[in-house]
Amino acid sequence: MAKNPDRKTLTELEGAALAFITRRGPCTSYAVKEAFRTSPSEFWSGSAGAVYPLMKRLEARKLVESRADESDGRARREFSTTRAGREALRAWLTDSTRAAGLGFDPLRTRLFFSDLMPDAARRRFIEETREKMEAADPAPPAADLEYGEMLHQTWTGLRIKALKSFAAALKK
Amino acid sequence: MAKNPDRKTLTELEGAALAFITRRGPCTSYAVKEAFRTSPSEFWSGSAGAVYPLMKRLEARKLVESRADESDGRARREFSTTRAGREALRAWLTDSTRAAGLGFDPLRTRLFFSDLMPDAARRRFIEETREKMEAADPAPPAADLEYGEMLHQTWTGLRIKALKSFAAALKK
DNA sequence: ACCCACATGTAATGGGTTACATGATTTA
DNA sequence: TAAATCATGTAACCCATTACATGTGGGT
Repeated sequence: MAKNPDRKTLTELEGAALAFITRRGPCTSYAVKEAFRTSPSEFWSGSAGAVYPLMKRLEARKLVESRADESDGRARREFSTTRAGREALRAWLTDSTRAAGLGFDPLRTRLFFSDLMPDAARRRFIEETREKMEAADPAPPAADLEYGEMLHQTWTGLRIKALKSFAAALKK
Repeated sequence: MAKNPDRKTLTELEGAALAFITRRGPCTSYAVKEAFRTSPSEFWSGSAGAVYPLMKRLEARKLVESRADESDGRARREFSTTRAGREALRAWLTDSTRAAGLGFDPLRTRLFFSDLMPDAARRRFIEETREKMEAADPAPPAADLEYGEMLHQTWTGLRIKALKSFAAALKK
């Protein structure tokens, strides 16, 4: 049971979970967990200890409702979005103030302090990071990309450009 | 006292604090806290409840050392980086694996789920977010920018471009 | 005199992580 | 039949947030 069912806003994790369920339709906590776990971002760990209590909190706040389904022997519980949940999701999704923030970026943090490295180490760091970024992006620049793929490509590409741009500015 | 003085790696907050002290020279927890609090990123809240215990943890791990300074009546404690601290900082700063990750980005998350908004709402959201991003970046594109300013400009600029690029790709 | 900046800390709370525990079904 | 996947959950731990509590020094 959520200790604070009166909270108005959704956290990023709560919002993303609610959005996932809304898109996917009735599904289990397990499905939500797996979706987070297989996400390309290291910040969506998808641990059971986060997701199962989270779904209970959402239900306590009446943003989702669940029904048990034991038709196939397995103990399943499927969650679906309520009307209040759709309204909460709308508010979360369109929160442009949060969206306009800088976010949390380990690369930016390191570049900010990169003057503490010797020059050679800094160049090596930038080079290594660029290589790993490019290696982590296996998708070819095809025309018929999926929605999520497209977003991922856009973001990764721009991050690589930002890194290069910063490196270039240093040389001036 | 840190319960786990054996941990090898530094969290982002720990690394950033250590980097700050190393750059700035001997300073108080208060100075570290203020530096975080006035940072442009919403994820560095700079709360006392985070920073004071953090400094104790770093000291327990011998990455910083402190000496009391009550010369001016005020109870001050100044921390400085140890040799072990400089080594830990080097390892943290040059961690290209962490740096190459996508980071945590409320804008990316919302765009990923933005197909759940009606088309008009999505356009409005993108427009509002762009406006807020541009408004939050008061610095003129001068030539003699400070180091941190330059990085901030680079990042903000690229995020605005990413948003525009995504919006353009949607229209196709 | 009053307020703001400097300075240190703690208590309650919330919530995410890792690791553990259990069991059914599907696939190789 | 063994392993992977589906499925649910809990316990211990770590740590950040908010809010509170306390006090000094300097400027108006």
